[in-house]
Amino acid sequence: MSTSRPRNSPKPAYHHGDLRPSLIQAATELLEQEGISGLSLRRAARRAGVSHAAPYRHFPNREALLAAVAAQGYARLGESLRAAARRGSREMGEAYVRFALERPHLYRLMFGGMLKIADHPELRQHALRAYEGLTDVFSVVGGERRAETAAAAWSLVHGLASLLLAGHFPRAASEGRSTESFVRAVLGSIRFAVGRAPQSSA
Amino acid sequence: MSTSRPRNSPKPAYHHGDLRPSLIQAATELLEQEGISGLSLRRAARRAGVSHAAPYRHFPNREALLAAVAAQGYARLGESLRAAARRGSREMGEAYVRFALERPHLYRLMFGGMLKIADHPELRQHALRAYEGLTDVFSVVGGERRAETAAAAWSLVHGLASLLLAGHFPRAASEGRSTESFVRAVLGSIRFAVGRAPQSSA
DNA sequence: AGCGCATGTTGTCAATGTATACATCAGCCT
DNA sequence: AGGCTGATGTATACATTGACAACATGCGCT
Repeated sequence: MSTSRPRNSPKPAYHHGDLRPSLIQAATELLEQEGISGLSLRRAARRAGVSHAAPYRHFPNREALLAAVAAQGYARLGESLRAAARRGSREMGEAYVRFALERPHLYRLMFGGMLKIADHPELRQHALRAYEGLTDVFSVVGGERRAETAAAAWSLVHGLASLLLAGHFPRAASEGRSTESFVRAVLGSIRFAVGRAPQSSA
Repeated sequence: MSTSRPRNSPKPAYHHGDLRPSLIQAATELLEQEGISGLSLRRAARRAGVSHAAPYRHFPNREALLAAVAAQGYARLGESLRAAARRGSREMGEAYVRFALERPHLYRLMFGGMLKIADHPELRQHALRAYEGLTDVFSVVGGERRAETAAAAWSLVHGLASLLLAGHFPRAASEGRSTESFVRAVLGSIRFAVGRAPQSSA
């Protein structure tokens, strides 16, 4: 699959013919199977059936390939969120965390800070669109506080997913409790200040 | 400084004499100056004034050196949090984010998911101790909800710091607004459910 | 004094990112 | 038709790196 050529020609053609997407696909598979450190340009090239220098015709460097994979990840995340949004904001938060836990390596690539989104316009594009899925839910909160509330919501779900992935909540799924119920409990311990906020602390 | 020997002997001794901490120090400096990708075992060794294979006497592999640097980072974070805790929980949240923004590379190493804390006992130790600084503030919340509330608080500040570092809030510091005030606004848009929570959504 | 082990060094290897020069091929222009 | 040109892929080369093995050094104990 990953080494297929567009028209399954009997002899391997000199030109692959569909290399860029094939490389992204190969890189995505490598990422899922071996993690970020196992994702090298040369391995992706091998898997796509081309020489190790071929990728440079489509990506200026390794980072650009990673960015392409991450961009695709943001697209998928956005879809998941929009699908869950119909079932309520709480559901969306859980869907966000689930997405991360189901694709740990991809999520790490997207949010591990390895890629600065400012350096990759296409990344910014897809990330923004995914973020919109989150902000839309807070459209009920009129006025200037909407942006901050959405930012807090994103921070909360991203932080929770990230800390869970890194293993910072080792007791999250122990003692007969599922990770899922832990996530629900954590997200449920928060209230967003939709109106004007009193100056209370804690 | 980083290449100094314990007693500044006139001739470079065959044995460094204090290599392990020197390597951690060298690695920390490299990390701050060049980022994670610029932090190699060999460069750290060069900076410490030893041969490229010397570090293997003190660290089984590169990851172990990174873990040692990260562990020191957790220790420093814990101190910052405990110092800020005296001024209130809100102050502590801001101190957390400030710590991350002031040491972007170190923070990325600590929380970027590169190190699985389960693989490095010393890391777990220091991370837990830093986390305690956060949970202590929520000791006012009696009962079973305390753990979830603390987890939510950590998720929130970590998520915010992480997203800011990655550049996901490009407007955070634009239009004459400082990043600091953005952080305050985001953290202020949250209320923790200290008592029993009504089943309200959003 | 001499011995052993922790600590450093030198040498080596395979994998990797990247650069340069060359090969191949499709499509266009005349 | 025929040849040119640019896009795409290949071959080769090089520096850096993590890792390992064999050897050197010298501190501290007996």
